[in-house]
Amino acid sequence: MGAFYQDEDRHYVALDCIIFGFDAGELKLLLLKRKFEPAKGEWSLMGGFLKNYESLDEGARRILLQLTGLTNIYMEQLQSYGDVNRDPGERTISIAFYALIKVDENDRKLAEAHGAHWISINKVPTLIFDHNKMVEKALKTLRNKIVTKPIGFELLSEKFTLPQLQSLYEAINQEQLDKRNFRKRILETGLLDKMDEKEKGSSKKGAFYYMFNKEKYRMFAEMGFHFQMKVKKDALIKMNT
Amino acid sequence: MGAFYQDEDRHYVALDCIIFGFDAGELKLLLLKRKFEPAKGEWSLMGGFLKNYESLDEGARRILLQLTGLTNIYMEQLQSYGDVNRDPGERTISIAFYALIKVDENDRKLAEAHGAHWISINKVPTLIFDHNKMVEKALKTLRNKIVTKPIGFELLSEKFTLPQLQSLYEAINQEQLDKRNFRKRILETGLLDKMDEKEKGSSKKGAFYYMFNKEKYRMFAEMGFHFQMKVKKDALIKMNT
DNA sequence: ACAAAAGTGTTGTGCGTACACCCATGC
DNA sequence: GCATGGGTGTACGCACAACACTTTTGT
Repeated sequence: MGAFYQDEDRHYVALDCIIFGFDAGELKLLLLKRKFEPAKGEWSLMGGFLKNYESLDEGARRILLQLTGLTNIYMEQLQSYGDVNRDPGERTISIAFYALIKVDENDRKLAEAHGAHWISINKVPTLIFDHNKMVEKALKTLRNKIVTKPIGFELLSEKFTLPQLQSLYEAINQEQLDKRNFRKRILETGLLDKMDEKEKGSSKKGAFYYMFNKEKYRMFAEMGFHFQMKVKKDALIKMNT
Repeated sequence: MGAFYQDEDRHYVALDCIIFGFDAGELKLLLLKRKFEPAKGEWSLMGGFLKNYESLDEGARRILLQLTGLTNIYMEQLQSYGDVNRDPGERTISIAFYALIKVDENDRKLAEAHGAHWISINKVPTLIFDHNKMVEKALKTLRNKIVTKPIGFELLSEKFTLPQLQSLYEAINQEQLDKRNFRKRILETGLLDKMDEKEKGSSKKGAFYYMFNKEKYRMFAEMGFHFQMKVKKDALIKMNT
């Protein structure tokens, strides 16, 4: 350890988290009012500064923990943002992460104590700096990722019904899906275990609970098989004439 | 501008570039021997430190220019790496970029003057720090990206033949493709303009040159149509029994 | 004339899509 | 008994994969 690079510039590194949740049939973001200058009081992503003693992931998890009280959250690095003047205060690099949260299990009170609110993805206000750009990118990434990775379950409780799952896919992709085709496709993966129990909140008949079988998924993944839940047909470039 | 964040830590930010090229039917990387401590003399990606006055992209382009003499290179941000001890010298964040280069047009002498070498992707040596991890990730990302974005052309000269293009796809995906199906699929996009001229280096008959029509692609993209050149059939998780 | 690479069409089938009715239950 | 959401099967068409022979030309 030493002074190898002492002639080089050093930079503040912020970690900003785009936190997705799913509630009442809508995809939501956890946003808050910034509590310090500059831009105090404006809407913002949850963020903080990287410390010397922590890795990027550790830092992001620390920040998530502060806001939500949750550990063990699904989280991925999104992108780094480094325009020279992106932060009007001082030159700051931001490394953005996105996280998927089970809103039901979340301690809403803790979030609210931090001045955080769940806001529908369709009603995101103007955020500070380049945070709106980050949200856009995160949403795009989520939409792409959910096709090839079974991460939708991270947004639902451990037990969920197929109508709930379908409603999640519809909220993320902003389009209606055919019930029969959706069920067929998701069930033929063999990754969902049907429970005996029914959820009876939203219908008289009740819908059976299912659970995602992580073990099975890991097995298949190791064998080189991929999850796929394609939902909308891409409009492809084709000269048909 | 001021001292808003003065209690926070500041960090060295490195920019490391994974530079892909395509030559002699092989996908290659531009690698070099590190010229300063720590780890002087070991194989490494091209990198440098972010300056206060430049954005991340600008920094990455500056570094690419130094090594290759090229501007106007296709480049994308890959990922940031920030394990506390990833650099044994000092705590350094690295933001990795990958770039696609037309080797033919490149000034090889300049690259060699910097001690850089084109090395087949199948023969990448042990690199310093976490650079091998970066290469792995970049390769995966390239493989994914080339399916949905017409970026393969960035690795070929402006004029190229269909056998060359097919050979590129084969090199990236490490698998043989059917000539007829490949041609059919790539031509039916309507994005390739056939030239009158033939390339006669690698066969007696000669293969017609084509050019990628960027204008047409941009038009289609704006209209919401997507490029797709799927090449290998995914092994999907399915319970067939 | 022959070797070496370029170029060209057709057929079968598996997968995705479209679509309508019965079921269970609470009120 | 009726309203509400849950659950189920099939038929059609298209897009993808498999496959073999002819053409050109340099030597």
